[in-house]
Amino acid sequence: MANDDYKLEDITNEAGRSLASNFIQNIITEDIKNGKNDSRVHTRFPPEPNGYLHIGHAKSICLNFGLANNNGGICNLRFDDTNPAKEEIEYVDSIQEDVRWLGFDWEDRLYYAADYFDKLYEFAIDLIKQGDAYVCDLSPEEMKEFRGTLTEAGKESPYRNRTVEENLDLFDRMKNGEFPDGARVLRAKIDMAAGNINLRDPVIYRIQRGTHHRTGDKWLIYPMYDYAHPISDALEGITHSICTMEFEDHRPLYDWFLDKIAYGVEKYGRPQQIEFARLNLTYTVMSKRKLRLLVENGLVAGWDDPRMPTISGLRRRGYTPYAIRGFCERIGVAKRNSRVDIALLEHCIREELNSEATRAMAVLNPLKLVITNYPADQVEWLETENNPEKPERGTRLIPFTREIYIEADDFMENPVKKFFRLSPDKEVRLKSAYIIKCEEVIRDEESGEIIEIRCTYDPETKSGGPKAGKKVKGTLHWLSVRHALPAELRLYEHLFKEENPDEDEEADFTNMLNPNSLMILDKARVEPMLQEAGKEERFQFMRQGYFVADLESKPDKLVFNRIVSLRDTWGKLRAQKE
RNA sequence: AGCUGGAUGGUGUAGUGGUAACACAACUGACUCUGGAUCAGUAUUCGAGGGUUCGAAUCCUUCUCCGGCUGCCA
Repeated sequence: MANDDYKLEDITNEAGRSLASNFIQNIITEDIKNGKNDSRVHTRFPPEPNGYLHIGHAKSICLNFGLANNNGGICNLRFDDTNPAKEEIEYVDSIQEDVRWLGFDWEDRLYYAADYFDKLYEFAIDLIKQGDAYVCDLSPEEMKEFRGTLTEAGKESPYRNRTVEENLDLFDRMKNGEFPDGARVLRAKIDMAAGNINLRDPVIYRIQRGTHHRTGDKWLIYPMYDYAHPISDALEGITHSICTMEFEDHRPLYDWFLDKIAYGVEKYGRPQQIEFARLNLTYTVMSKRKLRLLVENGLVAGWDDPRMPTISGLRRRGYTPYAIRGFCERIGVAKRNSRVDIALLEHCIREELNSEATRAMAVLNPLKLVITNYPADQVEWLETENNPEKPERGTRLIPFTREIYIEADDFMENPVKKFFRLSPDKEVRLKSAYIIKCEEVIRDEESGEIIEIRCTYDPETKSGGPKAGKKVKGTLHWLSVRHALPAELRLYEHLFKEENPDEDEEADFTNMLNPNSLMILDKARVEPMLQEAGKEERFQFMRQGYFVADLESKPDKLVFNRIVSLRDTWGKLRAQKE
């Protein structure tokens, strides 16, 4: 697939705007109408560089960049790197790669919360001077105790009423490394009796030694998210600060800091935090913690294991940016928690690949078939369409000989009703070739296993030939034995066997892993054209599914990942019978 | 319990006082040299009660249910 953007207009109108409507767009429409922030729209995607991005992040990325794009605005990429203990440059790089791969461009607006450490520090001093912040010596345990509970008010810290001078002095000494990690913190002085626990004098600076990926060893104190985020937004001129629902309770704090800090509303405008529900998908987990556990315990091959819902995993699986963007468009945005059927994601890639992917013959479980009345040494190069959805993509030639492979599943000695494939005395068409009739079944003498099928063919029934119009029930894909190439095929299914692995948080979710999530077929054969398959090139293996050449695939060791199977009504029927 | 958010077909979203829509999924049927694709069709619904109104998914009210919040994480 040369260009992943070729159909972008499909989901947008003539003005290049998304047709999708959601409550955030409604807010923005209203804000523009009212001239809020001079009718600017400026969003940001603010990942913490402490892990790989997943499809849930893609939702946020599409939302933030999409909203900006659809409203004549811009979107920043900002790393929320206020905790040197957790953050790494490796993640900074992978995140940029993934956002770019998805098709979004932050131009020159790549920022880091660390860029604002100096300003954040100065604002903190202002807060102290205003009597809005104080240095607190309570230990973490004491602080927890003083915080109160969900139903009981907290108690004020005995350090709450220190003088401005003392606070200034102590904060300065915190910065200079005079105290050990965790010895003191700077807290906002708000309300220890607030029903919203986030307002009970939250910590805004902690002492934490550790080398920061951006600022090195310059700082010994680091700002907390709640403090750094609204100010970072404000300094970048963000107008709509979109985050997930769990930050809802933090919004009053977000607003409190903006109210207290003289960042210059007239210059930058005033950002507004808006929360939406994060994405959940059936048959998978989305929390970074759980994904990390899968990787670290070797339950998957890595962050880019094709079964992972990570962007890198989906990429290796063969998903396209277009399909992922289309998915994010279709799932919508709302505030209620929900779980999207992974079938919708699969639909998005099938739909794209149905119209785009070149068709190819591949036999997953080969069964030898000999056409007894076909000349032994003859090779016919038969013409077949590259993509029936796109006749302009032309045709190619595939070799036909006396000995071919068919799919083992396409033969049934005692066919059940509605089995339209090959069985004794039955006729079937070989795609782009001839109609054949099954005459004999050869078994292994010892095991009794079917090892070969013998058929005859009717030369007149060749595709395009005089009797080509003859009706038969089924059409099979096939491969000339002499020409077929061995290939390793990796068949993937859902990572979990449970629809909702998060349902019971007490349960060990690793027990719910689907034992069949990866099946490796090493006896598969593919048609000669696939020798040239480039990395990440996608194909439809006819009657089977969509496959992509894996990163590890080489001409002498072909490897394909199944992106998604074709819809399989026969499989469904068969499952019902059982 | 304190604060806070949510509830529209199986799933996800739209609808913002004027006969409830779109997508996916499911099921029928047609067509097919991919049991793919395509085409045609089917089903079920505004969490519950009360009120306002000529008219309510939309407004008011009571209730029920589900979620988030007690890191010096983000």
